[in-house]
Amino acid sequence: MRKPSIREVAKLADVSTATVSNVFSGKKPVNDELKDRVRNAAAQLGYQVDRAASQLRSQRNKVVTVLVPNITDTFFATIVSHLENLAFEHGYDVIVASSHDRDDVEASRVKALMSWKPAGMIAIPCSGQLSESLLNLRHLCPTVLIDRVAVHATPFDTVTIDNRSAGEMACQHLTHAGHENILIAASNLSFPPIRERVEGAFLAIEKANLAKPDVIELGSELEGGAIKIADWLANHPKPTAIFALTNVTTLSTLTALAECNIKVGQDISLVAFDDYAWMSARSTSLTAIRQPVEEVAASAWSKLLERIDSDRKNIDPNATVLDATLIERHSVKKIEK
Amino acid sequence: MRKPSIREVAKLADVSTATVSNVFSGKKPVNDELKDRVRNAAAQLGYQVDRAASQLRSQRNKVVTVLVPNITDTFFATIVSHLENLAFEHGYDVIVASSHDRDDVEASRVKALMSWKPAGMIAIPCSGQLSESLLNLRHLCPTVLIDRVAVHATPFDTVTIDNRSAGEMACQHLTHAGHENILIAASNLSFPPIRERVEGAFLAIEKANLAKPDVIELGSELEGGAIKIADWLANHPKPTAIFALTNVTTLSTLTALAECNIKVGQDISLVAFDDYAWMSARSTSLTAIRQPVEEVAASAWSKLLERIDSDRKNIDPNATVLDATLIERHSVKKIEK
DNA sequence: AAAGCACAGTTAAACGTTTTACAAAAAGCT
DNA sequence: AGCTTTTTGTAAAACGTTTAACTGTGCTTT
Repeated sequence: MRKPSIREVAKLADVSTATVSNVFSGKKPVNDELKDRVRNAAAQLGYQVDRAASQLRSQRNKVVTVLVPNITDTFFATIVSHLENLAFEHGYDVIVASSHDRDDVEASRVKALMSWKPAGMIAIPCSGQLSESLLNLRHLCPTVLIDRVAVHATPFDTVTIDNRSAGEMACQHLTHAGHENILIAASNLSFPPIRERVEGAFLAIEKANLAKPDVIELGSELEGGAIKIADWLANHPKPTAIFALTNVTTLSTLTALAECNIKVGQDISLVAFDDYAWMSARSTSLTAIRQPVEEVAASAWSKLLERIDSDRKNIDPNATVLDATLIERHSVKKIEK
Repeated sequence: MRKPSIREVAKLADVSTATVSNVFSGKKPVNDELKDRVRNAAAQLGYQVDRAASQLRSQRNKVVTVLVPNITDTFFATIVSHLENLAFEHGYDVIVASSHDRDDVEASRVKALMSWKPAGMIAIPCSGQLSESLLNLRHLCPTVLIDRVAVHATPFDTVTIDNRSAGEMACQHLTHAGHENILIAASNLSFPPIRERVEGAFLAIEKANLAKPDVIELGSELEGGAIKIADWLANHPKPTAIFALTNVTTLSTLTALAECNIKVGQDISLVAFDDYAWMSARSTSLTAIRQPVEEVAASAWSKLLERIDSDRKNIDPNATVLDATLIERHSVKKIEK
């Protein structure tokens, strides 16, 4: 049982196919009575515009593609979810792909996404320095980059948070509470946001006239990270506080601390990154840096729409930087001198 | 700068467009030398098959749509991630949408997804009884339902876990540890899996010759659930154990317990549902029921592929039921008589 | 009242593929 | 060699839209 085409709707409503098309696209005005006739006919037949045909003819596609490192990470999933809503409100559909933090997969996914000929693309690069395939996009489709971007080095619009300030704020919170021996748990120093958070942290520590803290790189995998930090803890004097730079490193850290039977908020202080439900559903809830995820998504979306709708495509790339906030809870203990 | 079409490739390789098409689709054999000529020409021009045109003509679409209640829930995100990989391996692309647990959104998303004319669809319904729009799919495209399904009442292929056994296993674990006063924290009893888990729990308790336990319904919202359970705890004698039926109810429960300063694993025992990283990244890690997420995705995918490829579309709907496992950790305390 | 002009609708030509029907050449059989 | 069959390629007709170009019709404007 084939789907009805525009022709059958036209015949039933006794108008031309062009009129039916206009009723649905709104490209040209149509008399109200005719409009009704067309709508009724369409409803009666269960007609839906065929995307493929429409796209083929018009060379336009109300689709935006989104590329994230890993949809399994709640941070990215939340962004995707917001983008999905925004897109839907504006009549766009979204196609998502994950690069799984691998350059080769990223390249292949970018290719697959581009085969949809999307109106635009929002991407979170998997590595700090943009891969060839991402750089190419600059010629192919309006693109906005989020999060893992070195803001000044890219030819794209970007939306990031002020990671340096975030890092500084977190560490300042710790130094003000009297902590002098802080461990920084990073995921991957090759990611620009991570590097910036570290820089911010160093800044705060410098301001407090303390020695440069240790930084350990835990990677993006939870289990591996937990092993690394447990290992580190076993071979170094215990710091009084840890600053975890991502939600995954936070989990790795907590796992390791639990194993070593070190109590958060008592034996050791902790500032986490990202703010998730599980961070507060604990006997000692976690003080954390909250990223304005919704604003990031909203800003990326509006930038992209602007690029898509603007005729002056070659306007200079524009960077938006949003502020993170510190949510104070109970995982940071004041140290009396 | 327009993209090159098949015609230009054909001209450059000095063959017909049909041959170019055959080279890329593999539908008909092509002489090796010609194949090379075509490939080279295509590479030289940067040619890529146009999806829209291809789909329009062939009426086939290597696309599978996935509908989940909420991509933000790691459980669903994980399923999506696995499906994405499987699809990609088989040359399919995936389009994801979230229903946000609302029937009206579900209907609109189903419609949007169907407008892609996908080869198949994998859906996690948002409510226990299938909405009209989902039921309609039975006539429109091969569909596999996951998770929130009453297995015997649907005209679709399904993949679920044995929720009854899971519930029984969890509660048996508690009764065997000597617990006699168990509280069951459900999300929404109208969801079939939740109801089945409760039934299973009752069964275990019956076998242990205990009185029927209390069941409270916390809803799908974390904060509201936390208030409800805190309220309940304030007005009832404290149970010795809680069985939380979803990851969200687990979070609500933990939040309430933290507020009331009741220590998990010490003052009260807890069995959680779903197995997430944050459940083990605690000083007293949570004993939990683990759903075989990857197997669920794999099974759903293979069922769908079978439907898509099979000519006998009207074969009876087929239900797969997988087993959950109990991961024993440290949140359940033995009670000495 | 003629000329000009919006306005609303129609006709028919694209858009870039796949595929059917056909042709020519090669191969297999008596 | 003459016949059928198989193989490999081509020409041209779809697929279901959108849209450029066109046709009336009624309304200003002079």
